[in-house]
Amino acid sequence: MKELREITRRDVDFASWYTDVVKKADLIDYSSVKGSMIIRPYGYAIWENIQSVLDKEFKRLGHQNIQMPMFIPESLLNIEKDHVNGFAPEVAWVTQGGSELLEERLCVRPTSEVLFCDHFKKIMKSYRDLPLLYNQWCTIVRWEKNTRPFLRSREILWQEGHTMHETCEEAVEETKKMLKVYEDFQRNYLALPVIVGRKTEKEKFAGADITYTIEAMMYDGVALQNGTSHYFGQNFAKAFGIEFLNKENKLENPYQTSWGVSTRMIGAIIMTHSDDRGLVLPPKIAPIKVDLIPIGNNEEVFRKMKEIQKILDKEHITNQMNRSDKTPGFKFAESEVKGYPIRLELGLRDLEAGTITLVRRDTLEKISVSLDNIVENIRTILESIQENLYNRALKRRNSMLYKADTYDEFKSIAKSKSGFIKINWCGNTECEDKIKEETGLKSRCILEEENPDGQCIVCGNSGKHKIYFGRQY
RNA sequence: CGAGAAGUGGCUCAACUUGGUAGAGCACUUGGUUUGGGACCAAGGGGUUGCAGGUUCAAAUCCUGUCUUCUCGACCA
Repeated sequence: MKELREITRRDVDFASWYTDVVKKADLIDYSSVKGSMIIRPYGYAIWENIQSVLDKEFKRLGHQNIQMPMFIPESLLNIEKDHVNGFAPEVAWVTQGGSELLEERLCVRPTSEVLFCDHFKKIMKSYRDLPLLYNQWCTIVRWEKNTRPFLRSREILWQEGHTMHETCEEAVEETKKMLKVYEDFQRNYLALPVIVGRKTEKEKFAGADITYTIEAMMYDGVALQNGTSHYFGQNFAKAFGIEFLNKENKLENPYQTSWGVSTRMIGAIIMTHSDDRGLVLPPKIAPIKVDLIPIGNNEEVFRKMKEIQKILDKEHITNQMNRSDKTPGFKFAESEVKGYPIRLELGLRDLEAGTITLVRRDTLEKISVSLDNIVENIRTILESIQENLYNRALKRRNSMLYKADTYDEFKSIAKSKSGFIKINWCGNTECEDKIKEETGLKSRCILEEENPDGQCIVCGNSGKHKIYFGRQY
């Protein structure tokens, strides 16, 4: 039935459109616990693709995977003051195990800095042990009030890197290096035109000296923080008493970093590329790149389709064949909802002409291509889709980047448009707070590559930074 | 956590106002006919109405609480 597949139009109600796409593409199912979703096989396959690319890159850069416990004793969480203050409001607690009431309650990790610190303290002796480069794939729990599939859940599936270094310079370099890994990945694989910068004092991670962020802009102009990389200096190391013997045989605190991305990126992909017909996936992370649809109940057609499938398999182009007795129209719609980058339709008509009908998901363009150089055609078009998705998103995002020279101008843009607004800012939290209070916009990121060219638009004092403000998910 | 909306087979909804223990379409199963944009015929299977309590001879329906989802705000990756 038509209505079953129907998706709320994106321009009518963006929020409903998003949940419709997520559900109809069969990426998730809700569970019986608020904010705790079931990631269905198709959704998980996207995550696995993301994971495998990043995991290889982490390892190439010398990181090792590790698995830390899920529980943190309260006393351990309390050691670094800023950290615990930042996370306390959203921590989930365990007070009882079986029939045993716990003497000390345990929190379910909201992030694992303190667990790593506790461990680092035990294993670190000398400068020869450094750097320690670890990464963990796991879930964490943060008790959010408002939840939405992928964008904000209480149980978060993610990756967190934790490293310790001999020098400040080396740790800062690591922080920036991993940020770059995220940036490149999001641009090149997820086709997201992201903005990279530094968080303000107010917005940085609890316990960090510097937080770098990847900010993506969704179709509706709202920001999604899509990855962070933190430099901790010696904050945790000092609080936890982590020391190593340096080359001069003196005890010293190491310098620390952490960095993470989550399944939120899947939400970003949807909110950036998908349309009224359903999911649109960048080919590079699409679990199935080619959907094969034989038309008509014809042995000759099936035979040819199987031949094509064999060729694709041999070339490692992931594909599936839909041989059910659904009508072709149904299969086309299904293929579009699922966001398979390319679908191939083969019927008697094509067979006689020695061609195959190729439809690309991003433009829904139908092309008749020769059966002879099918692999080459597919490869070219997959690349073209990947590129088109990025360019399309870039163009749209750029059309929603604004610049305000005065606070009045800022307020007027904030009221009438959605997107990011760039301003000169003095660096004081008071001005940031004022903007937040009066317009609802929060600082996105300080642009380190750009210099201010005027006074702070709020207080009129000399501008210290160029910074973006925007609404966020 | 504050304001609003909604929860009835897998999905979309009806029955609720005026209590009398559930009905349709789609989906699913089997058989057949079909197949170039969301097929058709026939025969089937599946729910005690989110959950808990209350009122009543009787509750999907009335009352209370609670949970979940969605929207908007405050909080946050």
